[in-house]
Amino acid sequence: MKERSFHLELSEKHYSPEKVEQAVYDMWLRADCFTADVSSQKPPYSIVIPPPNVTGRLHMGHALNNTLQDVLCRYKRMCGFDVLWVPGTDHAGISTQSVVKKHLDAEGIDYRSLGREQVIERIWKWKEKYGDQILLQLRRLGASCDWTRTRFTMDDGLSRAVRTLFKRFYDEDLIYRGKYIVNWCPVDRTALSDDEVETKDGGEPGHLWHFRYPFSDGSGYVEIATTRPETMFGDTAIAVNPKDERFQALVGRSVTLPLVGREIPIIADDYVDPEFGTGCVKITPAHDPNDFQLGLRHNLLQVNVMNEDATMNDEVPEEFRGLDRYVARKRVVAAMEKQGLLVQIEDRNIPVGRSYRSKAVIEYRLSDQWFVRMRPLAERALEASQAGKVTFYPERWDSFYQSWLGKIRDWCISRQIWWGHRIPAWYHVDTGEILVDVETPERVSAEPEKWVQDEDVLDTWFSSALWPYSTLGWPEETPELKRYYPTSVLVTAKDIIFFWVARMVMTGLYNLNEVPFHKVLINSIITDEDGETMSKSKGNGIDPLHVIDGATREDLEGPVREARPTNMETILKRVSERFPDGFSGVGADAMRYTLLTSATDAQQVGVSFKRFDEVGRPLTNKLWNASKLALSMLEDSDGVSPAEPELSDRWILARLDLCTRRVRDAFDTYGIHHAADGLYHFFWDDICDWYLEIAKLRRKTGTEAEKARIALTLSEVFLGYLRLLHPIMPFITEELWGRFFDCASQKNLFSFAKELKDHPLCIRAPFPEDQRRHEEISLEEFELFQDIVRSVRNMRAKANVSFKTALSLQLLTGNPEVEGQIRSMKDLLCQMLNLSACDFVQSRPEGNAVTVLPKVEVFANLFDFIDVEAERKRTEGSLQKLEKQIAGLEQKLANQQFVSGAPKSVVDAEREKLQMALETREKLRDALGELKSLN
RNA sequence: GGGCGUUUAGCUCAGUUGGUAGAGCGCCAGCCUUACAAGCUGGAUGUCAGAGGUUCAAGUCCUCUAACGCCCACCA
Repeated sequence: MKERSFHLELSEKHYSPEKVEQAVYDMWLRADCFTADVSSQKPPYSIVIPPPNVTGRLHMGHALNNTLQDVLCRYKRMCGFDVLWVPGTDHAGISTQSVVKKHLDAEGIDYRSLGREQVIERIWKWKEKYGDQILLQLRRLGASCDWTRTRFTMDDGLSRAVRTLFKRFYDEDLIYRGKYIVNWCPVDRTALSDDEVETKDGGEPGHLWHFRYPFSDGSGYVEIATTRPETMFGDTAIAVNPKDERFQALVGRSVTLPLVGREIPIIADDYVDPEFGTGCVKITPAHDPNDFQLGLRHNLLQVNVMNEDATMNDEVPEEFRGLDRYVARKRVVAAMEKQGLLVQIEDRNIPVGRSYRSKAVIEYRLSDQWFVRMRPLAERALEASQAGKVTFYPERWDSFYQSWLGKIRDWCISRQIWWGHRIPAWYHVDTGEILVDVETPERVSAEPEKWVQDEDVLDTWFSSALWPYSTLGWPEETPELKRYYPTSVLVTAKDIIFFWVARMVMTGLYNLNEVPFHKVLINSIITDEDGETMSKSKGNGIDPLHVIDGATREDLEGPVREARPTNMETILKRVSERFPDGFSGVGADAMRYTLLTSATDAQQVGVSFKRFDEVGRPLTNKLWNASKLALSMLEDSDGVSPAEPELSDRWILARLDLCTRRVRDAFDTYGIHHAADGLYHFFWDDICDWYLEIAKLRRKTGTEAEKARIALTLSEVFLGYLRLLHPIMPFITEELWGRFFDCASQKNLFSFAKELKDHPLCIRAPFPEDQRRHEEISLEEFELFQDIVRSVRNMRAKANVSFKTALSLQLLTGNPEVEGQIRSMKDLLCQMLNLSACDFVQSRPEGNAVTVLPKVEVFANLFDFIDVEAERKRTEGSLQKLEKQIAGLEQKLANQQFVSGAPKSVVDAEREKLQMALETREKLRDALGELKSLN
């Protein structure tokens, strides 16, 4: 398929991404650029996207994460791989259910009254309508996913995969059901795994209440301390440390639980810390995980005193029933005080667990849950990791991951919600027999009234754990599974290494005997410019679409107003000061470049609108303008056979090869910011500042053959550079590629690269190879030219003589080879520096401004304009610096240990340096002498 | 309590196997030089957090210390 439409006119002075990006992406889709070919002869390369929540909106973390994947995919595609990047979304159980619940609330409908079936139906409708939003947003980034293979964790195939694994686990006793104390979110009314609970460092302000519990025989009291008085109704023992001499006599006696009247024993257990509180602990097995374990050891009663919503249940005395846990807490304290059983209240920070989702303080609750036995699975994962089968980039995450695997605990996988994969277990209503199967068992279908299916659904991460192969068709043995599993690399964030990465490795090994990926690239966390993580509640998030498309001031203020942070007014003021007229969009290319160049190995990276504006935007604009110039030069070339390459041509092509090498190396080792950095400097410093400047001069005065030579070089440089840059900036490079390619074809400027085929760049242009031209030519020769140019510019600036005044230059070098080299650049020097003369001399001429370069002394007739005193000071300064260097070098070379200990090459290099420094010193002394003689 | 990260120019950060420090922004000076003023040219700027060690040689490797940040664990 061929397309020849360009989207931005060459007369445009500035690059306008909005006129290009959308159109280019549509072109890619029409040309079917991103669809993998399972029957291809090319080697496969595959990545599965970390599936965003269906409820999600694109944020900066996604932008970085997906840009990295896109860079790798585009790079590999250009390198000749059959690339499959699987996109998709996660059903995100609790999140999605609560989004839809909110909609229902708004309609005044209680979701419970609708019932399970209807709620699920509503959620599916919502999903069909809004669930693709985030995938559409990914296209704006340029993501080259294979959209024909978009998956959703609750698709039929993926759901079947989930049930299949559940059954396998169950049959092999890796899944079990048990009464257990779990983290319970009273808002979402569901169990949470340990990983879903977050605890603030240092705890939160609370109290430690000291109570007296009277001995049953009326002989006195035991004093206990608790942070949670409302749980005392569930106390079934008092525990002391067996070694604690104070209390040894108490063990075996009993106390009467106040307010309740139950008699409970005093027992001894090592768990109790004699130093803390009073040394006596009330034990509440149904409401504390430690107490639960202790209760099992001592066969204690488990008394649950709360309902699902953390109100007090009927186990408690009547006056407390139905009260919220915090109301109950106050009443309990008051009641204890009234009975004279309250001793004191200590203020103290206490650890408080909160749901990572609802932020509600979690409750510990005793209930029937399903668990995965993690140890055997983790052991295999750990072995694979230690054998180097899974390695992280940066590698520090290896040990982080391994240490977690080492201390893993069983995983509670049941969730008491409706949206998700329903647990494929059926219970017989009379016998309690349990059937687990992939599809509804026949015995259940035969006697439906005798069986009930488990009401719970699986933790969302259970289905995510299968993602790298369920998306490829597992448990069916599809061609895709065979070809693309294991995937090539996983790109994700460090905060889901446990939730997701580890579990994928475990189930992958279990189901397919092979890790799902050998490499895991952990990308940095994006923060705002103050280093704060971006979040809705802080209102400091930057919407990637605002960066791409631009935003009005109101758009920018929106998230802040919504979050209502305490310093809202300050932030709003800052917004209106910085962006009185809003933010003008920089396009996806500029955003991608900014993110990639910022995202180094550091754990976090700060971004801001300003940064996108200052880092990415200028580069796209410069690329646009340089391309315009280059294209006009290609147009100018007139079919004559080109002149032989001169120094500047050989130099820029050598630099292109060096850049190619660096970029390939960076992509291959996931050091993508190095690639971004190298591409920036090659383009700006080498192409724009030197080659194009030279080409402009040559165009003015050069012959037709010389112009043709420049066009040829430019054609190669740009057609190479655009390909190198494409993985990072796909849109603008695609747009320009078409223009350069067409132009080069017309002008027959392809002698260097027969392999270039056509548009679109993203699938038809191979990634450049390093042709090692840097090994064939001496880069130093051109650097000498650059040094001379800079030195003259510098002298001009010092003398405050404008470019318009022509200068006469005299050069002194004792080296005939150097003189020859400079002669060949002479006319270029004259043009570039506006010289009326450029001659060689045999001895230093008096009365000139001078710059001492290592290979040559440059004299310019600027003496009359020079501030002699300032020049003298400057020369003295450099001389001093040089003296210091010489002293250092001499000392080093006098050191016998250095001369014999260091490699010869290093010693020789130091000798050469010293030699050069000594020569330069002489020249500087001469120059200084002349300056001084004037005073 | 355990683990990890960071500390380099005014700011944000590079610095790839040890060989005397770099970029962008900002700042100062001069330029509308026919691709780009969203630009060009030139300039100033550092006890590489501190202390010790290994080495001929340390921003880089080792030990300790400090400040900041993150993660895990939790004594009721």
